[in-house]
Amino acid sequence: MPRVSKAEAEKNRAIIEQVSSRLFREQGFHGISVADLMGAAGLTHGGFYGHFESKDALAAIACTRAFEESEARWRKRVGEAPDHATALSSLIDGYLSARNRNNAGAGCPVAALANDVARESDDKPVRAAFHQGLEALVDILTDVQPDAAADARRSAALAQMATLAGALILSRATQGTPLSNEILAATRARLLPEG
Amino acid sequence: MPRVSKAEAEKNRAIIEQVSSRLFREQGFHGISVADLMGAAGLTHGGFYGHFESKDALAAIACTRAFEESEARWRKRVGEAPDHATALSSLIDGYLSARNRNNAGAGCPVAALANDVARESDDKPVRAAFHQGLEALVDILTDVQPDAAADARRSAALAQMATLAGALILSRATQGTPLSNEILAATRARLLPEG
DNA sequence: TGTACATCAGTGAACGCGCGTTCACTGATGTAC
DNA sequence: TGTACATCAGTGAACGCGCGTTCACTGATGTAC
Repeated sequence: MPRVSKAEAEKNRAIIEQVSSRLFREQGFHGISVADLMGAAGLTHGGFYGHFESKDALAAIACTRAFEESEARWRKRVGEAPDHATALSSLIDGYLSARNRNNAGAGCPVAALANDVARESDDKPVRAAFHQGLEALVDILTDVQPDAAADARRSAALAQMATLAGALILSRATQGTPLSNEILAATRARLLPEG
Repeated sequence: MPRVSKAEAEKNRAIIEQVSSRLFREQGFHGISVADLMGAAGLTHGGFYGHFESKDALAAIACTRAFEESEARWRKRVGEAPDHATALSSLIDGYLSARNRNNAGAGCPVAALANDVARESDDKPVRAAFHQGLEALVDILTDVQPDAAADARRSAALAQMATLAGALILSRATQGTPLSNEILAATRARLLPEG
């Protein structure tokens, strides 16, 4: 069983990262153990430190992966829209959906990880990963704002990002009650007054 | 040392609740241990189960306490304002301040606990406590909305609550970077276009 | 191309530690007379 | 009011358990000839 080929080892590493990216978003950095992450990747826990320096290091990598995933999805949506206004509506509609709320592991790391990241100390690598990922998503939102001065577009994008993440977090915290859907609908109405 | 008077035992219980309300907001429900909570209250861990059924039960109580504290602070602000518009501005300004961002333990439980609550299973008592507290804060926000139909005011309040909590959470996750202040300022500008 | 051997990816037991919870115990409090 | 005693708030050792991390080991992979 042991000593797998270099290609397979590389694949195993990718699987660990992918699985961790999902499970960290679902359960938090401290809500899932190294042994469980490895188990979900189909491996035993001992091999973990052959791939990663520490659990904290993997957290940063998994966070970056999650942002890359979101970024790609956002860019795809924007690319498929005929204009900026449609792109923005499409991003907002996708974000504030019950589907997104119910599947935190596949969703936006801003909503899934912000609270966890806020509690990590400044020297933890995941903080830098989160910051960089957040800037990338905000940049996409800035690009699809209505015409205005650059700083006004960025400011609008920042406030929208906060609103989107906040609404998703609150709807998850109240999942199973009518309030949960109410929050999504009210926020959609606020951000898309025309639709 | 042991067998303290009934009055003192009551006081000790209140101290445990108060200290837990702060420390849970700062570090999360799973970020602080029963022994540390009791230590912060000046007691040893063994006496915990004389006061509370379980750590989960205390979490719900501490969550309710935190909401009561916020609710009282909000109501005080509203009471001191000459009109609804001023009250709303005052709430938003207080919420989106660096002071509030830097002191999660004394701040809004919506921003501090939403992610934790979202990950608790449905049967955990803290979920009901959070839901009830959130409704109470939303009710206050609804009361100070500009004149409109009741459902429009509630909808606006829900979206504002999501925006406020989201902005605070994101500014905490990026604390120490310029982005953190930028988020607060941009969200303030969005919610208070006149100021 | 075939053989001998060094490498090293993955295994699973073990490390020290902290967790939530339980419990026998202590001795001041509170009560019955 | 004073005394005898039951109560019970708080202590600290102990419980079983899971955590992140380490390490001796295994045996297929990859390489040197």
